[in-house]
Formats: sequence, structure tokens, C-alpha cells
Amino acid sequence: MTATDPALTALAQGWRALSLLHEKIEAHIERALQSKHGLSVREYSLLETLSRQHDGPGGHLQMKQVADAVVLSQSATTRLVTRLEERGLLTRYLCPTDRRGIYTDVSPAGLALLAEARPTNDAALREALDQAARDPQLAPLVEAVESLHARA
Amino acid sequence: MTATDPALTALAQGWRALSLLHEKIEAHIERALQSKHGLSVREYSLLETLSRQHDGPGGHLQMKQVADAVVLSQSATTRLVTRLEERGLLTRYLCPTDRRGIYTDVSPAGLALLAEARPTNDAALREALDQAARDPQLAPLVEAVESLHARA
DNA sequence: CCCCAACGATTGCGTGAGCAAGTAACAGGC
DNA sequence: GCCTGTTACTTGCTCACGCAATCGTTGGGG
Repeated sequence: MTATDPALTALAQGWRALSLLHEKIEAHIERALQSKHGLSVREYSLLETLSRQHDGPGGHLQMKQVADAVVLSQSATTRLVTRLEERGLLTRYLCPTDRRGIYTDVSPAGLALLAEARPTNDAALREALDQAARDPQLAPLVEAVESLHARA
Repeated sequence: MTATDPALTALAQGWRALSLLHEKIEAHIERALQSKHGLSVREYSLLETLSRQHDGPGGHLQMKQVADAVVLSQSATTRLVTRLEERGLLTRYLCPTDRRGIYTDVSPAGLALLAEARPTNDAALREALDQAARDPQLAPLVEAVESLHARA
């Protein structure tokens, strides 16, 4: 039986709760974004990330940075970017100083679609959180997520 | 520009942080479990869930309940259970009172592997959390996850 | 008793993901 | 100026997932 260490077990419960909450929210948002805008959560997430960089200095990210930001493998990132590029939602162009690097930037169409999808995303998120808050095992985490913005 | 509503944006940031934290932890544990025990996170998660039911009354779960517990589609659950059954880690048997339902139960071999993999899982989790705590954007969430067990 | 709507589980099909191997471009030693 | 090692990205392969259609089972009318 190895009488599992209580501290570790408790930590595992926390991880389990986090995992459950994440998957529930993701599933909920996925359905909403997919049905209304033909976007997956990852695709939306990528557009969102790139658009935030857009406000800043360069307005572009290298594939590697993208992969890190969305926590995907390089190969998956390549294909994700390719898909969105084929839909005209973003553009790819070589980095002038290092021709190995490839920058990606959101296109106007991408920004438009993002603006259109953002309310859907936010509403679905709000909904999923409210729904999760009714589960006593998830409630504390929901609270934590919501209180994150208070410190902004 | 649609001057995004600050409250919603903040919520989205919270969701983004949750998502990042989840994926980092999952990736970390996945590598550890996969290399040392040939188990995916989902497979481990399923064994863990079933074993916890094992302590309780019936010691078994219907496919539907399993699917709900691990947040998977019914089809994915069927295949996940099939894979683990083929490895001899769990057993399937018909529910005697309703032959539509199928119960799943962890086998002794499954329990053994679980006992073997648990330390790996816990260590990787601990590691991933410590690593994430160094990211200021993730730190508050990490704290929340860790404090969950304090209320047990 | 038979029929039919509902339910649980499985299967066919298409898609996205990671790993490993491959290619192109930089950086340093000699 | 090559040759070697490293970096950034892409491609081949395999596999797990979700959706939709299907099969077997159950339960409630008629």
C-alpha cells in the first residue's frame, strides 16, 4: 500500500483540480469558438498572443518564441502557423538579420477575426468559470483565477 | 480597436495563466512518466481515479463516469480503457443489472504500476511547480494550487 | 406482446499533436 | 576560406482525440 505521503497526495489533488478545471474551460470555449468562428482554442490563443506583441515594439515573433508562448512543439507550431497563414490570418516573413529565423505577424483579417471572436471567448470563459464555481472541489481555484486580475 | 473591456481582459489573463501553468506541468510530468513507466498523463490519471474509487464502495466505474472524471469524449474513453486493458492494467466487465453499462476496475498489476509511478509523478509535479513559481505571472496560481491542500 | 424513443458503448473517419530525421543558415577554429 | 558544431525551421511517421453514425439494451406506451 505504501501509505501515500499525505503532503504529496494533497498536492496531487491540487494538480488534479487544476487539470479538471482547465479541461472543462477549454472544452467549453472550444465548442463556442469552433461553432461561431471556425477557430480552435489554440488558434485563437495564437492570434491573441501575436496581437498583444503587436501593440509592443516589433509586432512580430519568431517561431521558437511562439512555440514557447503557446507551449507547443516546434513541429506543431510550424503547422499551426501554416494553417493560419493559409487562411490569411497572419503573415510569415524572414528575419533580415538572421535568415534562419522567421517572423510571424497578425494580418488585418486576423485582427478582424480576433475582434469578432473575443466576445465569444470571453463570454464562454465567464460561463465556464461560473459553472465550475458550483463544483466545491473547483471553487477555490476559480476564485484564485478571478482574483488574479485584482492585483493588476 | 474596440478598447477591450478591462474586466474581461483581466479574466482572460487569468485563464491564460491557468492554461500556461497547466500545459507546463503536464508536459513535465508527461516526460517523466513516459520515460520511466511508459505511461501517459491520461493513463496515469485514469489509474489514479479508478484506484481512488477502489478504496470506496463498489470499486468500479462505468465508462460514462470515467469519461466525465477525466473530461474525455466517450469514444476516447473507450479506447483509453481498451489500451490499458490490453496491457493488463485494468479489467472490464458487464454491469449485471444493466447490460448496457460496463464497469472498469484496476487490476493488481495496475495497482502495482501505479504504486511504482506515483513517486515519479509526485516528484515531477513538485519540480514543475517550483519551476513555475519562478515565473511572476504564474506564481500566484502556483500558490493557490499549493494552498488547496491546506484546507483539507 | 410489440414498438419505439432513449441510453451506453463502440467504430469509421478526419485532424492535430509529438518525436525523430532532415535541411538551411549562422558562428567559431584553423 | 573550409569544416565542424549549433540553431531555427520543416517534413515523415505514428498515434490519440472528437464528431457522427451504428449496434445492442432498456423501459414505457399502445
